Amino acid sequence: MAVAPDPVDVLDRAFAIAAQIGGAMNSALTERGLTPVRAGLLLVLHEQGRPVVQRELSQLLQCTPRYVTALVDALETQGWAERQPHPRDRRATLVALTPKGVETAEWMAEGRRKAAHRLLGDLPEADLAGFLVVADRLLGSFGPDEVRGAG
Amino acid sequence: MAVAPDPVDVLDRAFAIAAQIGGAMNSALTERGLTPVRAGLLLVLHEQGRPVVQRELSQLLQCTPRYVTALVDALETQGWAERQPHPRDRRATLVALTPKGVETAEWMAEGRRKAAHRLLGDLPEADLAGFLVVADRLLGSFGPDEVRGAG
DNA sequence: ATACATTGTGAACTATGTACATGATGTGGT
DNA sequence: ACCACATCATGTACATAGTTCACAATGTAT
Repeated sequence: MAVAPDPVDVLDRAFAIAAQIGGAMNSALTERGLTPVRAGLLLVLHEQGRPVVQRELSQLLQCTPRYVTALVDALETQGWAERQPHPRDRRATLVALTPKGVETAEWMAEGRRKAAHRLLGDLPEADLAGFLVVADRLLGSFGPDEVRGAG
Repeated sequence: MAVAPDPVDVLDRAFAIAAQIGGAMNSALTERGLTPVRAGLLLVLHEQGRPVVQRELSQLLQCTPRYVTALVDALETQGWAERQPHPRDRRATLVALTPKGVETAEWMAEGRRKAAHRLLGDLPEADLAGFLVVADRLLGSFGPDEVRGAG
């Protein structure tokens, strides 16, 4: 009796799930006084594990250098990150996480890990591996470095 | 030799794919002079297949009635939609697609269909059906009516 | 020393979306 | 018919996300 599923429906559901997860993450972030983009900046800084120059952040976040200035202003005002002078280039500014910023970034990474396991943890490994192969082919990438999650 | 795949990686890829598709759609829309939200309004009007009152649009688009006014202003100025007086309620305003709007909405629907088939067309039907079951359980919905795609 | 490139930021702008107030209209009770 | 109240669209004002352009300060190569 099963009618053939429409790929359009499948894609719609995929987007709906992404939107729902994004919304849940968004709520959790808002409770901590973070917006999604600022949270992204925190995560990037945490991934790098070192102070990063604003110019480089603009490339990592795929936004304009000007907007990085605004983001860092906000993060600095609220105590998640701080500016440091670059030791050898007086034009550049290094951005580093504060202890509070590190703690929040780790809380986010943990939340992401939990969500992934809750959603996908019961799937057979073969299916996950297969998805990764197809996904990377679709993305035209050959490693996790080119992939930046969940805008 | 295959190492166990990390569900976090899988979730990251899923978001990355969603972002990539969204970006591609966005570029295509920008070329036609549309923003994503305005395109969404066009699609909703096309799905309904009839003139719709602005109040109802605000519910369909999950935004405030005031913003619908602004969106319809934009769509009307650029010739995709037009306002019509409601035949029985002189407070209300009906919004209808122009021929240009219908054509663009069909172009978008066709693009979505093509993308879905390109991405998912070679998967076995059983996998697609299985995904739909899980997806609907995750979304807490029991039909396509509650699902609105890819904003 | 001169020419050019790069970094971060001020100023101004667009797009998205909100809250509040208001005028015009519909609706239900008496 | 009249009054109270709800509803529809919109003007005004505002907040956030993110952009372009201009510019001063600094680095770099000739």
